[in-house]
Amino acid sequence: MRLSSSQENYLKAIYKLEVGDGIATNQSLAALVEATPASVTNMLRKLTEAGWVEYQAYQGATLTPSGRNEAVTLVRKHRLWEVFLVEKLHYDWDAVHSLAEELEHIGGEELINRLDAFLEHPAYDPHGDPIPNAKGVVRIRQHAIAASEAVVGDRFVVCGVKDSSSLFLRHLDKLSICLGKAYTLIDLLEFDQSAVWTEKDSALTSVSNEVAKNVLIQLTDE
Amino acid sequence: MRLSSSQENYLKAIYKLEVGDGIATNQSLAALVEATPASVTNMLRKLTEAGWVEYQAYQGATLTPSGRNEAVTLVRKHRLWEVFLVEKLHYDWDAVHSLAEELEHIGGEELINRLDAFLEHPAYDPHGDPIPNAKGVVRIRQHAIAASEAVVGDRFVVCGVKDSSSLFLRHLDKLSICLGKAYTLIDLLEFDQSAVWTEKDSALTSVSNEVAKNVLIQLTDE
DNA sequence: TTTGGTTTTTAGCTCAGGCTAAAAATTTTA
DNA sequence: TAAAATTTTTAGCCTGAGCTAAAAACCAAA
Repeated sequence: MRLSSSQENYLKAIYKLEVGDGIATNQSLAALVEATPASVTNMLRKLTEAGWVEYQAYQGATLTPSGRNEAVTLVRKHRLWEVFLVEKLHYDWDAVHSLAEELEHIGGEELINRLDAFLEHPAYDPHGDPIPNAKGVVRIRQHAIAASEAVVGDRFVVCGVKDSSSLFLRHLDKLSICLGKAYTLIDLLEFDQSAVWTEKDSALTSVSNEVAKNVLIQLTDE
Repeated sequence: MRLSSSQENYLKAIYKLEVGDGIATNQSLAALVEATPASVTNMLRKLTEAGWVEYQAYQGATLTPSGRNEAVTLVRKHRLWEVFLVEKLHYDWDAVHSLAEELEHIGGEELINRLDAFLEHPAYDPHGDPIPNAKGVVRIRQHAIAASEAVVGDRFVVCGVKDSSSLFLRHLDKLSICLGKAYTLIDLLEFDQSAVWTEKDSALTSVSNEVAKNVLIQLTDE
């Protein structure tokens, strides 16, 4: 049985919650899919009947294996389309989310595997999030920590973001922080916990703690 | 006001009929959008109210300028996605129609213009149909005639098809007829009106009249 | 011009997926 | 543990887009 776009969005939302906090309550789902809790109850009943979701009244929802499979495929589709939009169509990284959200509902395995091959099997999307492979295996990003965890003297490479809202991404653009760039943390200002990063021992970037908390880095050898 | 996928399909169908036979009757529309005439009546009323269509009961439908604009954009989107699927994702030309039908409803001008640029502004889709430009101008295919019009001795290049059903396209594949190939018509068999084509004065292809009627060609200099 | 056939419209129904408002269940707090 | 607050569910309604069956309009031929 084929899922509607709307149903797919619910599966994706449950998946996100499972991966994150753990529990997909009715209300958190409502927020994610932008509907009322009443509508969520309704949809969860249908998805349960169809075998995508395990759900008992007042108990929250979990995905069945096939539901999880479906959700991972959606994440895969979403992230591959984002790569396409940024790499091939030269969209800014803050502008691709909503388009990918539309594209992810198109076609099936065939299309997405061809897209994957065309893009040469990218491992990460433009925000540094890992792209599940064709078998649904999500490669975990190794050793990634928030930039706010770094201490003076650390060398690191920016490898992702926790917040991929347009607002935050455009802010990073203004600081010319982007994925793959290498920095050394040369100072941590006690007053407001802001950090000073150097790039190639020359350009300085001043990073507020609020920003650092949402930037993911990998420490590199001294 | 944004159009739904369904509404877009109606506009495209009316456009097709206008370009072809001329008159978009309720019944012919029903066939094209795969709905009943009753549903068509219903939708035409809505599209008329919204200013996309001119329509009076029992009189058939015509597009308003903005409706036509919308329809041409859809054709553009459809054909550009077909080019993408064939050129970049290496789909066979007989397998792209239904995917393009889904993709054509995604995003707006921005996306399609970027796709157009990425594909380097192709003039024709994989079936040889012309792709309207960003201003909605449809470049007419010059001098194209049906292959069944050719006479013995004519040299020509295959430039399009009238029938782009999977069945027909796969049949052409079997005859290894594809767009851009040059032939000379060396014989016309009176018995069943089938034709014999040579390619580069060596390989022979036998083409039934039924096929020839659906292959578009351009005559070339002797 | 009247009769019959075709096409279109109307009327009323269905289904998916939303919504609100109120009721019920659960959890928290006093 | 009882009251208050929160969350979830139920009930009933709406909209878009389709459907069928029957009525109405139109066209054509006798």
